[in-house]
Amino acid sequence: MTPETTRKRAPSRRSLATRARILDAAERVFADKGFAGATMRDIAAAAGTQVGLVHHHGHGKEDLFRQTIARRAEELARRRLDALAVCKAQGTPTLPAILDCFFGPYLNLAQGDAQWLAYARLVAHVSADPAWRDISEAHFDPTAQVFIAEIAALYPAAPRARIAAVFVYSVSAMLALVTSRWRIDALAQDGAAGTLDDLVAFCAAGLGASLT
Amino acid sequence: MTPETTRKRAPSRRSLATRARILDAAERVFADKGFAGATMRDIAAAAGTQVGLVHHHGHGKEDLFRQTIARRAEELARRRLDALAVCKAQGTPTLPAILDCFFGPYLNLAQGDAQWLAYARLVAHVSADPAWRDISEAHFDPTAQVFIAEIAALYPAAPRARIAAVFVYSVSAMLALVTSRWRIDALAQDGAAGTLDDLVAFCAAGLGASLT
DNA sequence: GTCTATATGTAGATAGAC
DNA sequence: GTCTATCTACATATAGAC
Repeated sequence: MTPETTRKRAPSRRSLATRARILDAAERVFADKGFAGATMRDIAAAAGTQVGLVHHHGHGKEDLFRQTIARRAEELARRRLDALAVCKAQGTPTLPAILDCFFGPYLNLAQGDAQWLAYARLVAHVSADPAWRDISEAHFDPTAQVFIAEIAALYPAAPRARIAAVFVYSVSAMLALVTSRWRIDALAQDGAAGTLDDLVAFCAAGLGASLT
Repeated sequence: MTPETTRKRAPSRRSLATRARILDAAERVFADKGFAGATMRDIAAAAGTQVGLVHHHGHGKEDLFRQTIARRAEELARRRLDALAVCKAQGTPTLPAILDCFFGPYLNLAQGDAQWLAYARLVAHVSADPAWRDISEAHFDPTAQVFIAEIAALYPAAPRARIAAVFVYSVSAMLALVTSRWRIDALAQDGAAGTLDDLVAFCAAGLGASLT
């Protein structure tokens, strides 16, 4: 074990906690205000620390933003791919089952944990902004390609470009369920709406009709 | 005609052109960078004028933003409602026909004119951000309610909240077609995709399956 | 690692000459 | 209405004491 490794693996407990608090705060603030709208001071206040510390741990605003995305991206991708693997172990998965494997981890994590909900909204920001295209390509597109390939296997005659288009429609609906519940509620006027099952039914029918 | 009215109705030709240029520039810059990411200096540069003039005509950054939305909102709403009226004149409209009346004006205007395309992307920003909830309520929700009511008439047994949810999914897919073509292209790898007909087929099938 | 103080740039907004 | 110059506030970022 080299000295460098030792130093990296044994930071004080306090520093770990502070760094995590800063990343949590950044996640929430970036989710709320977007990258440009958020300030390092907002994040410092949300984390209960000083601005200098946010710079120190974040290595600048943009780097901090990328860290918040990267921190959870792998786990989300793994959960999606694990769910798909479980499905496939039971035979050829149906279209709704495939969509459920993609939507389910995202929505269930967002529903169960406030910090994951912030991350889910952050993902929506990145997905909508071509300025973060490289982040989408690095963290989200590989998993999306796996699911697109799975759908393509069910509809061998459908052109790849059309599958990609309707997949993006489906993803945007998934993101809307997390980011636009306020709008759904405003338009619904009464009663709750917007569930994973609703979304899967909507997208499965749409995809099926578009690809056959 | 009062003197005040006369003064308001007879500004110099130059001032009209400048004001329009500023609004056009604001539309493009806000669409590109969002509200927080855009600066008055960006807008002045895009308009080929001075920062002071942007403030003068825009009455502050937020007011300028609201003006860019308000300027075209009425025309977009009118085109949608006119299309729906034409449909209804020919008998009870089908679900795809209703969706086409809502999506068509938005997508066709965006496709035919660079300035309308900027507006379409601006609409996507507002629709995604609860901070602009009041703008959505003032400019977009009334038209949305008309179309939701039209869909509800086709599916009398479906709960209103569910119709609102799937309508928001559909709108988010429509917005994605304008804002996320880069993502569709990246995932498609080859060939073009994403047309109004695709979108209508996708959403009509999804809505139909969710509401019966 | 933590915190204070500060450097440096740039934001929105305004005043006043023309 | 137009344009120059400027005010004030706050942004990111860093330096240095502890």
